[in-house]
Amino acid sequence: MKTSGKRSDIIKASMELISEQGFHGAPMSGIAAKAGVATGTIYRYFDSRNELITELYKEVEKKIISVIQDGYPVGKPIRERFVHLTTKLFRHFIDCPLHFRYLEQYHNSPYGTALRQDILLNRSKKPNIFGNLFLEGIERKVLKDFALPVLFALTMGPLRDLIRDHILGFISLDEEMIRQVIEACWDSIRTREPSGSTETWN
Amino acid sequence: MKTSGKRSDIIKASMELISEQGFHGAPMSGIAAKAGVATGTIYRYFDSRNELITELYKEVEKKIISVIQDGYPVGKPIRERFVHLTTKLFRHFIDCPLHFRYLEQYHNSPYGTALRQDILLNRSKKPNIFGNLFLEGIERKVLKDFALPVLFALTMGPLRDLIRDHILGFISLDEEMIRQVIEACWDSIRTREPSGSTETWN
Amino acid sequence: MKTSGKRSDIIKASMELISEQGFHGAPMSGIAAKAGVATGTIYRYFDSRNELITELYKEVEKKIISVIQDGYPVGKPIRERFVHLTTKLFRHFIDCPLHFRYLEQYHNSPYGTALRQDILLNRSKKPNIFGNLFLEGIERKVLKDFALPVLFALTMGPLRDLIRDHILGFISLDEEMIRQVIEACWDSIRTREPSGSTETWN
Amino acid sequence: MKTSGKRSDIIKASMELISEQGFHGAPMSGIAAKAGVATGTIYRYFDSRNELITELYKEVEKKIISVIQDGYPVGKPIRERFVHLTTKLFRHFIDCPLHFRYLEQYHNSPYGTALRQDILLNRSKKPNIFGNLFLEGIERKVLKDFALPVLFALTMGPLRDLIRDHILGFISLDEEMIRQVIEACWDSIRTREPSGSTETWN
DNA sequence: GATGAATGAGCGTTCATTCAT
DNA sequence: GATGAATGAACGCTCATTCAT
Repeated sequence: MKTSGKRSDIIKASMELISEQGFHGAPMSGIAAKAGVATGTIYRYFDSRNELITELYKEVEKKIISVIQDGYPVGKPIRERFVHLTTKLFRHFIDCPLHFRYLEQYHNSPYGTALRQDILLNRSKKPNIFGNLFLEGIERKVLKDFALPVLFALTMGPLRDLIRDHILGFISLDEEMIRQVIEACWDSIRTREPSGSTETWN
Repeated sequence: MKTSGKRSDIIKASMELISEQGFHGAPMSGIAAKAGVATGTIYRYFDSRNELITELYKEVEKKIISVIQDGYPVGKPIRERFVHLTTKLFRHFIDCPLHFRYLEQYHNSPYGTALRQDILLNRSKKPNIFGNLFLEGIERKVLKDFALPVLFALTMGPLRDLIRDHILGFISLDEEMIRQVIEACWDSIRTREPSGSTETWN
Repeated sequence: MKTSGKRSDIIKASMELISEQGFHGAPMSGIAAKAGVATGTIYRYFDSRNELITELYKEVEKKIISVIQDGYPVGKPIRERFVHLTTKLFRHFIDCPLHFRYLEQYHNSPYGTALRQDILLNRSKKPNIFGNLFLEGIERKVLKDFALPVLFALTMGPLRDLIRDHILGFISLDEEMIRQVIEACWDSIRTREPSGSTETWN
Repeated sequence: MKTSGKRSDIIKASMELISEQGFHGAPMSGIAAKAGVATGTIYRYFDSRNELITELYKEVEKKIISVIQDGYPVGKPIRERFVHLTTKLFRHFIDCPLHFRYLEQYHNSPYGTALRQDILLNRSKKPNIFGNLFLEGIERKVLKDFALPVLFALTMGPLRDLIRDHILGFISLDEEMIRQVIEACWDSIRTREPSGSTETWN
């Protein structure tokens, strides 16, 4: 393994504890105990609690980006690409519920605030695969001419709620349900096709 | 007034502090200071911090229910009732951003967890105006035959994201945008009408 | 008593512990234990350890100023005033060895550094009874025309060493010894009188 | 070189760090980093932090003794020897401000306490060049018949204060000022000569 | 009822010291 | 010899809760 075993033990323990108990159910001492190390050891790998939390976030985010980029059908119709991205996201979070719950914790915390400030002030210059897709869709008149945050909300909002319900056991997201939900989201953002057209064109 | 003036001072101060600073930016001493009472006084009205937080939640929830019930067009088409509910919700949260932010804090906290456990174990027996509407819609084939959590997600997910973006200043939700978004959500949950039909039938 | 009993208990415990064991022999928990209060209680009276330490310093300094000003023979010869100030200082520190040791601790610590920076940058605008006396003495040619820090050193340096030796038990400073030492210091700073003169003129 | 290169690297790094930042600005890890060795390595050369600090003290002290003994005018008048010793001391500390600051740190710390206990209990049997000079001076009636600590105080007290002021930048100790100060100290400890005598006799 | 001083467990963090490599 | 990762006790500080007034 490239990274130290202890470092990843700490990452793992943090992820589990924070995801399951929230930030304040995950004191450094608890993380250390769960990781099987001494408290002080954490500080060999992370400058502070803050940094540990940020690092965790970065790992989660990086993984997401890599997952949705994997097999991305460049050059194919907007709709196909949309289905790819959303399907991958669904599956990823179903496979890694801790990642999902961690993000939820993170975004609703002082940590997430700084992040949003950056986005708001346009300091964040990350390539945005979803955003680009939406912009292209609008231009080609495949998607409704909505502000980007609206298109995001119509897509990510349902996705998030459903993953949460799935993780909580309210529903069970199987392949068919995922397909239907994605179809429904598509319905909410696509333009009404002129008579006779089919959306598979795009 | 039925409730003591102090009690509502405490409620108000808690709401503001927690909404704006999060749970851990709202110590009992801070709430007391903001409410203009002694810390000990809070414990006359609430058994514990936990209870105060839960009480706050109930107040917020009660207000929401009253808002969406106000003027509810009983007996009118599903679609009209859907538009009523969602529009009211949008406006309510835009008018009361603290309520919205409080809910976000609450749901992502150990407090929210207990609540969800209750729902999961079916201990919660609240009248569910949205749920009933959805069930009726499904029965009449106006809405897609999805599990309720899916219909909730397709509606509430975008709503929540957009309110948040609005409060954060990412977008500005005006009446027209609200209308369009609700229309889009409706597109995602309604059945594809047979040719010639109009959705206003329902 | 005007000040809270607890506050002065904490002051007293801090003074004793810090004087006798140094700053790092006086953790907040130790001070609390010695004062007979809980750790958290200290923070009701002092914002931080830093502030407690600074406050202690101010108390010690204030007492010194009041002691040397008490009975100060304004308008009398330089020498008489010099003897007054130094004698009072000797007696004060002999009576309050904790004050003396506290000052020693304080001046040799990061806390003392800021203080000296202030003095260096002339931010400190305290009335300086010793400094004024020296300036007057130089002007009247009673004292050697030395820079003020030199006159201070020739006076305070021996004084400090002797008090320390006394407290440590190396010597026993009685009235006669104090008188002689002050005389010796005077010898080091006064001008050589012209033949026939006596220093008591000044 | 007799001592290992690493050992002296550690000594040097400790001296710099402790002198400039005080004991608690000089953790073992910081010393190791500055010395370019691993933390564990320090423990090959010194049993503990305590021992390192004591060792440093001994080195500083040894150097001082060697400096003041160098060129000591044995057999010359008391006054000449006194001037030699004090002048050397002034110059030494001006040249090696780190040594001076280290001593200040050391004496005002728990470490210095043990040392003074030793002296008090007469466990220390070091040859004392200053003490011997003073004793001889008293015997020959050149110096006032004061207890040794008093003569020390009258000499070392001003010296210490002035070196500190010089290092802090309050004054600038040039040769002329040093000469004058030493003269002033001499005035404070010498006997009043009988008429017609000159102090150069002694 | 209302107060706010007092409590002390618990937090994030540091660092002298040890020891397997 | 030398390394530096690991340890865990101890630190300064916070805050939900209690209770004498």
